[in-house]
Amino acid sequence: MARPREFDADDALAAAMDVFWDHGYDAASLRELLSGMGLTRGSLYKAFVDKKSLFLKVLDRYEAEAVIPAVVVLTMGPSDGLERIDRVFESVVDAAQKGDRRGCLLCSAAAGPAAVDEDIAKIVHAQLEKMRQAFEEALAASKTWKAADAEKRSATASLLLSQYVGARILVRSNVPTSEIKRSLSALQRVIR
Amino acid sequence: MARPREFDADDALAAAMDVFWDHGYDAASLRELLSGMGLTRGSLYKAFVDKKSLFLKVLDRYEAEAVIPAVVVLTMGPSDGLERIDRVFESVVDAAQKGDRRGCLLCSAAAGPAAVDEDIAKIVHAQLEKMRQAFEEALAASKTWKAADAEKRSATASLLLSQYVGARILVRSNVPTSEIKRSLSALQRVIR
DNA sequence: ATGGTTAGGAACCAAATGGTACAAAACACG
DNA sequence: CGTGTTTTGTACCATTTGGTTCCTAACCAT
Repeated sequence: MARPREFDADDALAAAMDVFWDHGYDAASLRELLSGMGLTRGSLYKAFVDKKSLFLKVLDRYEAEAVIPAVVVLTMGPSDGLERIDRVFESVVDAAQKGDRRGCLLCSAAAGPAAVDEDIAKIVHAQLEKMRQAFEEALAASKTWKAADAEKRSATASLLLSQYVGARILVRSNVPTSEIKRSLSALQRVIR
Repeated sequence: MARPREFDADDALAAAMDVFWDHGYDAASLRELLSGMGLTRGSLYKAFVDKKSLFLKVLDRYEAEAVIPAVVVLTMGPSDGLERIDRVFESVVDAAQKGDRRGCLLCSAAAGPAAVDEDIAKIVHAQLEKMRQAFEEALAASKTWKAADAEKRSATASLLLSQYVGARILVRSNVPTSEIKRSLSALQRVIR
């Protein structure tokens, strides 16, 4: 056929994800992306069309890498749904405590480009909705919320989602981990 | 003495605030700021030093215009603290329902430049802390939380703060108002 | 080996970025 | 009426932005 790629597309996407994750969509410059991915312009544009398309693909990758695992914990974790929820929020605190201050690519996208770009917003909303549904399933698998009517459960799931977003934004803005931790302990208490 | 200013510094700051509020710190270009403020480069740089300094002053103005009023409601509103909290979150929903999708300048700053710039982070954290303290005072003025020990109240205040941030970020990302509303009704329920 | 096809890489691009220099203009005060 | 002082506006600046062009290199199938 023709000349084969010299790079692995998914490795490149992973590297791009790191750059976007660190800097955010707007602040991630093409140069940073290129050096991070180890590509030259030619290859980048041939393989990924342009910056925005690259970001959309990165968002898809983020879903697979970060969102789905959280969804899995929430839907197939410990038998008690509330404990699944604890797990997810604990992992947020753990990351912060280990010095990972990047927060959540999805949440940052929600705060940034999703407000301006429809295509990005669409993907962001879809992933947020997956998270919300997963929270809802976890609630449905808990003693406390099993009996509650669907509307209340769904509303509480929305609450958990915006709590998740808020916490990860605050982590990224370098609010002390201790405070994040305390807010999540309050969350645990309050939904039981 | 010398030639007097042809513009009112606070009006200009108000206009700058609007531009930053709409676009965010990074995405607000000097051009947009200039036309929004009705100034030319010379005046802008003479009066406000540079873009970042301007933003810092805008953040101060935002505190006076948006943060303090919320703090006032939380600390001096209705006699029942929980009702004060309701008021604050209701105003978030109201704004969204009226089509104001800009969210909260402070929250957007937390999600964006505060992660990168120390000076911005400092101001952002100070304002977030004011909000947190105000939430705490409101809790202290409620029947439900008056008796709780200080640590729990403080943790719950942190919870309310990150809930506030999360909700306003989601508003900005164009999540349907109905879902914001439901999450806040769940919040009301859960802290009572 | 060769021709068709695609990847890679460098040079290049216009536009936009935040910021500066400096002359002209407008005032206050003597 | 100057004169000193500050503001204004414009022209300009280097740098960076995302993106394109186009030539060469590398491969596969024949």
